[in-house]
Amino acid sequence: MIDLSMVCAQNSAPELLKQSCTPMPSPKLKLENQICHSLYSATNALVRAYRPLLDKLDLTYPQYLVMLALWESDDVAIKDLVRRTRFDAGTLTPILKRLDAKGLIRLVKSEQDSRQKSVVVTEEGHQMAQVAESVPDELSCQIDMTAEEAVKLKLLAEKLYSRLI
Amino acid sequence: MIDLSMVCAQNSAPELLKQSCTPMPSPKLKLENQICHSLYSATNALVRAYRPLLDKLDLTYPQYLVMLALWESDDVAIKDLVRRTRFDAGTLTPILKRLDAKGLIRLVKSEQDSRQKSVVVTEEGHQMAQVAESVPDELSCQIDMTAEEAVKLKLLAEKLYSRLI
DNA sequence: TGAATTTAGTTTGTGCGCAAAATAATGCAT
DNA sequence: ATGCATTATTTTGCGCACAAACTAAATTCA
Repeated sequence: MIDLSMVCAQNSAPELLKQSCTPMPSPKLKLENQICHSLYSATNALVRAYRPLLDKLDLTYPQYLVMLALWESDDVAIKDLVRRTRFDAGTLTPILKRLDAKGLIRLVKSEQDSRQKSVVVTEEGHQMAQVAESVPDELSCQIDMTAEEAVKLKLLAEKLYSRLI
Repeated sequence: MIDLSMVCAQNSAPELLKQSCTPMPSPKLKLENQICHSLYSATNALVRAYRPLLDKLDLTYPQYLVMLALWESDDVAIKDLVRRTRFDAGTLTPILKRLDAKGLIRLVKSEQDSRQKSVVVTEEGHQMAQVAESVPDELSCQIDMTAEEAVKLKLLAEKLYSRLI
């Protein structure tokens, strides 16, 4: 169990001379030592990078994630999508409403359990999958990481997520 | 230059039998192969995990990041904070307004360049740093990763960020 | 059966995140 | 000096993200 939120790494000592007027904060509170800041800004940058690619689908990144989940299997309850997309239910509701408004999905009341709604992809929604095929490749053109690095990053992010749920 | 947005890893073949009614999407579009989904949900979970810890400071996570930057050095122009926090200027403005309203900072008009404002931490704002000291440790208690894993994750996130700016 | 509990989903309110447009002061080049 | 581009910051509008409160249907169980 180590201090994940900060990684002192290598740069505490040489910094001591650079600071002038402000009282030196503990290295724990230094921004550049925060893993979370790196993750936070990388994730935001990633969503920003997706934007121009998703413009041709007229989808936001969260909407795209929901469509990815639905292209894998649709006609599922919202709680199932909550589980698979890892979105909050209160976040998902308005996203689904917008996808419905775009004509990509339909929200059908369940017969068996009338609390539930089933999310069904429309014909138009299914056709969008073909156009979406090119998105992953286009994105990866911007980022040249080795396959090992990419796998490692995903693995570590998953590990972090599993510790936080 | 590999396909970062997906990592097929190991799970494409055994999946073929599980899918039943829905047309099988290309592995590129499978949600579980998306690095970005892992990063996205991990980052959101991280911010969520910070929330109870930051409650005692009455700060949100973005506000906390700004205070971290300011504890390192204040009396700086907003553009400097934009650079260091990696926030959009349009995002930073209302955050600074709220920190000002809480009495943690003051926004002083610059003498030399009257377009600029200098962000100054108040006495109250400086005192908060002591309370904040415990936050990084409290968070890392929830996540047991080895030091190597933590360093690796930060490094890869930084690499990704640098490719996307 | 009826009351209490649980589950599925929506609503509300606050705070980002950011593109695009606006405002305003500075600097630069005639 | 006077345009004219540049820079610093704010505003606007839309879409999440999520806690908390709410509605309504199903389930449990006394």
